[in-house]
Amino acid sequence: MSSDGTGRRPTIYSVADRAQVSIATVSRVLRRPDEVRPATRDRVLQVVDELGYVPDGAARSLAVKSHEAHGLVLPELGGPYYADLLTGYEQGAADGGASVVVLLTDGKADVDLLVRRLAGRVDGIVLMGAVQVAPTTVAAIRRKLPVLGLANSHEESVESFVTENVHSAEELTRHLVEVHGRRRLRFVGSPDIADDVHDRYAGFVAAHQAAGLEAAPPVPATFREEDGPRVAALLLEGELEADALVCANDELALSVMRHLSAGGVSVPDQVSVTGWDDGMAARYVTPGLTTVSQPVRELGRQVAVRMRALLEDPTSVPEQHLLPTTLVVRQSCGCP
Amino acid sequence: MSSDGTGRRPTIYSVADRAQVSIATVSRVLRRPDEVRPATRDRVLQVVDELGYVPDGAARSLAVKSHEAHGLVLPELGGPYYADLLTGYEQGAADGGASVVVLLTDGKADVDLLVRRLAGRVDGIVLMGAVQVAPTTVAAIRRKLPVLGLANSHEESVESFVTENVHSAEELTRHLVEVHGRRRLRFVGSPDIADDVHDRYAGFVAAHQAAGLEAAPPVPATFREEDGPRVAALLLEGELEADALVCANDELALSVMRHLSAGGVSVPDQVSVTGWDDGMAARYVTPGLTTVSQPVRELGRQVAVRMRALLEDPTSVPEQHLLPTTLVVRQSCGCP
DNA sequence: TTGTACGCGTTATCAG
DNA sequence: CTGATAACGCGTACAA
Repeated sequence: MSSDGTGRRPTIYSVADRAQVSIATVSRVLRRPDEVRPATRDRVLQVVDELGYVPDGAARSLAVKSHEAHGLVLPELGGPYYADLLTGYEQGAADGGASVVVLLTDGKADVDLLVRRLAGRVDGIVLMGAVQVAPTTVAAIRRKLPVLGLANSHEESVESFVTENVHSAEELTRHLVEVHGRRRLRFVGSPDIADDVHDRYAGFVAAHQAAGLEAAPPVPATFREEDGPRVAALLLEGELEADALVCANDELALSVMRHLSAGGVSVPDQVSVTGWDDGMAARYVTPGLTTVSQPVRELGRQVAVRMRALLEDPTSVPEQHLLPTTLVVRQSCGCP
Repeated sequence: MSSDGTGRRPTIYSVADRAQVSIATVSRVLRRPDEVRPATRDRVLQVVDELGYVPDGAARSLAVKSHEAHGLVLPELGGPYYADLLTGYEQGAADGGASVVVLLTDGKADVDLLVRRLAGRVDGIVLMGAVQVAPTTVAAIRRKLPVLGLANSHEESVESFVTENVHSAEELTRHLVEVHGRRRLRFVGSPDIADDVHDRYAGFVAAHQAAGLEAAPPVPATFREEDGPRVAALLLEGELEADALVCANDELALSVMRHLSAGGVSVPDQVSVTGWDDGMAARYVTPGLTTVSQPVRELGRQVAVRMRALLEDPTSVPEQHLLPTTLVVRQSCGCP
C-alpha cells in the first residue's frame, strides 16, 4: 500500500509515507496543528508543500458527512437583482466556511433532475420562487436537506424570505394618483409569472380601491427588456390608454420609457413610468427612474445565515421573513 | 448492516434492502437502467421514490474520481461583466454535466487558502486575472488540476482567454482624435490594477503615437462608480485639463459623466467621455455612452468548453485565446 | 504524541 | 441479469 512518487495525484498516504508518519498525523497537522509536536508538524507541512497536496473534498465530505456547500437555484443572472443576491449569499455562506454552487435554470430542459442532483452535492438548497420546479421535487429534496424559498410569498409550506411588495406597490401607486393626479394607470407585468409580480399588482389594485378607483387589468409582460417595445407600441398606436405605467421591474420600465420617448410621447409629462429594483441604470437615465429599492445583497446574506443556522440545528422552527423596501422617487413619475 | 426506516437519510443500502436487491442493482438502475430487468427496475425505482433517495454526490465523486464541478474565481459580481461571464460559463459547464462553484474574493482575507481549498472540490479552476492570488498558489493548484486564466493578458504561463483590448482602445482613441478633434485626452483607470486596464491604456498610448501626439499619464481610478465624483471634481476644479476622458469601464464613465454634467460641464460638447463593457445603462443614459462591447457571455461559454476538453484530455496543448470586441459609438464621444 | 483500523456511500469489476 | 466485494481518500475513536 506504500506507493510514492509513481502514483497519481498525491493523497494523504503519499504525504504520510514521505513524512514517515501515519495518515492520522497528516490529518491532524492539517486540522488541529497544535495537537502535534512541532518537529513532526513541520516535517509534514514541508512534504505537503513539496507534493502540492490538497485534501480531496469529496473524501472529506464523505468522512465528515457535510458537503460544506450550499446550492443556490436562480432562473438567470440578468439585471442587478440576482447578481446582488448571489453576492450577498456567497458572503454569508463563506462566513460559515461553505461554498456556493449556482444553478441557473433558464434554458435548461430538465430542471427537476438538476435540482435533485444538486441536492446530493450540497447541505442545503435555496430556491428562487421564479424557478419552475415541480412540487414533488421540492417535497423530495426537503426530505433530504433544508430548503429555503426566496421571493415566493405564496407557497407557504417552505420557509422563505420575501421582500415587501404589496405595500410599496400601494405607496407607489398612491403617489402617482395623489401627487401626480394620474387616473388611467396600467400595471405592466404578468402577475402569474412570479409571486412578487402578483403582489405588486395586488398593491396596485389596493391603492385603486383605497382611492375609489377601479384598477385596470395588467398588461402582460416578462421581466426582460425585450418586452418594452411591444408595450410602448400598444400605447403609441392608441391600443392602450394610460397616463401612468407601473412596470414590474427596471429593465421593463427603462425599455418602455425609451421607446415611448422615441415615439414622441413625453415621459413623465404625458405618461409616468415607474420600475422596481433600483438598478444602476435607474439612476443614470433621464428622466431618473422612480422605482422601488430592495436590500437585495442583505437579503442574500440573511438567507445564507439562516441556512447555516438550519444546518446546525435542523429542529429550528421555521418562520417567514419579510424585508422592507423603499420607494425611490426620481423624475419619471412626474416629480421635479 | 441492514437497518431500514429507523436510520438516517436513505442510502443506497436502504433502497437495496427495501427493494430486495443488492446495492449493485440499485446503482445500475440509476446509471444504466437498460441493463436491468424491467420488473426489478420498476421495483427499485418505486422504492427510490418512496424513500426520496438521492445519491450522495461526495461518495459518488470519490468513486468516479471526478467532482463534476468547476471552480470559478471572480473578484465580485458588480456590473454586467461578471454576471454575464458566469452565466455563459455555467451554461457551458452544465452542457457537460458539471456544476459551478463560485468564489468571490473581494473582501475576503485568505484568498489563497480559499482557492486551495476550492481546488480540492472541483475538477478545474478558472481564475479571473483581477483576483489577487499568489503565484505559488497558482503553481500549487496547477499540479493538481487544470487552471485557466481569464483577462490576464500577461501571465502567459497559464492558458488563458482574453478579450481584445489594445486595438479597440486604439480605435476608440483614434476616433476621438480624428473624428472629434480631441487633443487633450486622459485615460481614467489604473493600468496596474488589472491586465485589461493595462492593455487599454497601451492602446490609448499607441493611438497617440500614431497621431504624433504625446499621451498623458493615466488618471488613477478603480472600476467602481465611487471613483467618479473624485475624477469629475479634478476636472471641475481645474486640476485636470481634458477634452476627452477614456474611462476603464462603463460604471466609471457613467459616474464621471453624471458628475460632470451636474457640475455644469457639457458632455460631449466640452468633454467626450467613453466607457468599456456596454452594459445596459450605457444604452439608456443621455447622451448614450460610447463604449466597447465584449462578447462576455460567449467568452464564458468558451472557457467552460475549453475546460471540459482539458478535463477529458489533459495532454491537450495549451493555447492563448483572444476574443474580438466591438466599438459601440453613441453620443458621449460627440457623435450625433 | 502518534498509529491502527474502521466507516462514510458509491461505482465498478468480476463471478455466478 | 444480479450479487459480493474491493477500491476511492479522509477523519477519528481507540489503543499504544
